[in-house]
Amino acid sequence: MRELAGTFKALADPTRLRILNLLLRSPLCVCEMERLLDLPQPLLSRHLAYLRNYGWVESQRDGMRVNYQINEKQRLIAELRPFLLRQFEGDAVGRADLRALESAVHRRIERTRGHERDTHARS
Amino acid sequence: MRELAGTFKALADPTRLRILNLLLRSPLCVCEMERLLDLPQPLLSRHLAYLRNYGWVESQRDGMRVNYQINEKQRLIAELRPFLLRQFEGDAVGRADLRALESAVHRRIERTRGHERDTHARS
DNA sequence: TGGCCTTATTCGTGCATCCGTATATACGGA
DNA sequence: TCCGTATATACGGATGCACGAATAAGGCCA
Repeated sequence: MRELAGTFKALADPTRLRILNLLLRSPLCVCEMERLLDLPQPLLSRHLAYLRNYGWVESQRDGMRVNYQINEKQRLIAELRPFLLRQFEGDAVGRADLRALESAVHRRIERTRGHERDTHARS
Repeated sequence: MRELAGTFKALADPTRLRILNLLLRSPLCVCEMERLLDLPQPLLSRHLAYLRNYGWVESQRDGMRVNYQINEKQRLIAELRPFLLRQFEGDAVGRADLRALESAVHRRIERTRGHERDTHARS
């Protein structure tokens, strides 16, 4: 019971739900979430640490950045995923965050393409 | 998001989860839960008030007692119900509470039968 | 009305959480 | 090594929650 309650506690905060909404679609680093959600960086780092302690997300350093992603190994998360996706789709803030995420991903793809062109030109 | 977070907050406590585990099987009054869960009555009344405020349960007075039941009208509850039942079945405390509930329900049925016999005898 | 059973509420305390602000740490490049 | 970017952590205040203990309130019956 204690473990189950802990899992729900991790979900009992609007900021953490907004973070999870994004991460359920795409891994992200902190500075990307900072721009997408328009929230101060220490706030995000703290909530991400909270989510990591409760097993909801994993982090992996990549140079200066730290990428966060959903912890797919957690049983409870897998079971709740469809429910959460439904709820987020039914929420105005959730939908707005996802629109911001989509355009950011587009920009990232564009940048990557440009980068590849440059790389190929250089090589 | 705020509403969804509130729903999870109502679930973020072991005592409330134990209460819901029982109520998902059978409506109960406070004094029955008191015996089944072996918890002090004011503690239960407070958690039940919390659950009622968040829309998880309804209460109905019946003489001296107050019966509580799951609020079936809540959309989120209906969607989470199968998930919760699964989790409770996988929890040792949850299973023990259900065993206590079963024998209590049996006792209640026995009592009712006896009562009916008495009533018929009297009439 | 008085006593009893059942339920709700209040009070005080300790603890967890949330946040802004400031500071520390980690990393890459000049 | 010094600087800038990215991330994490520490500090302090405000708030909320969980709990035990005590008390209040609601309802039945004699």
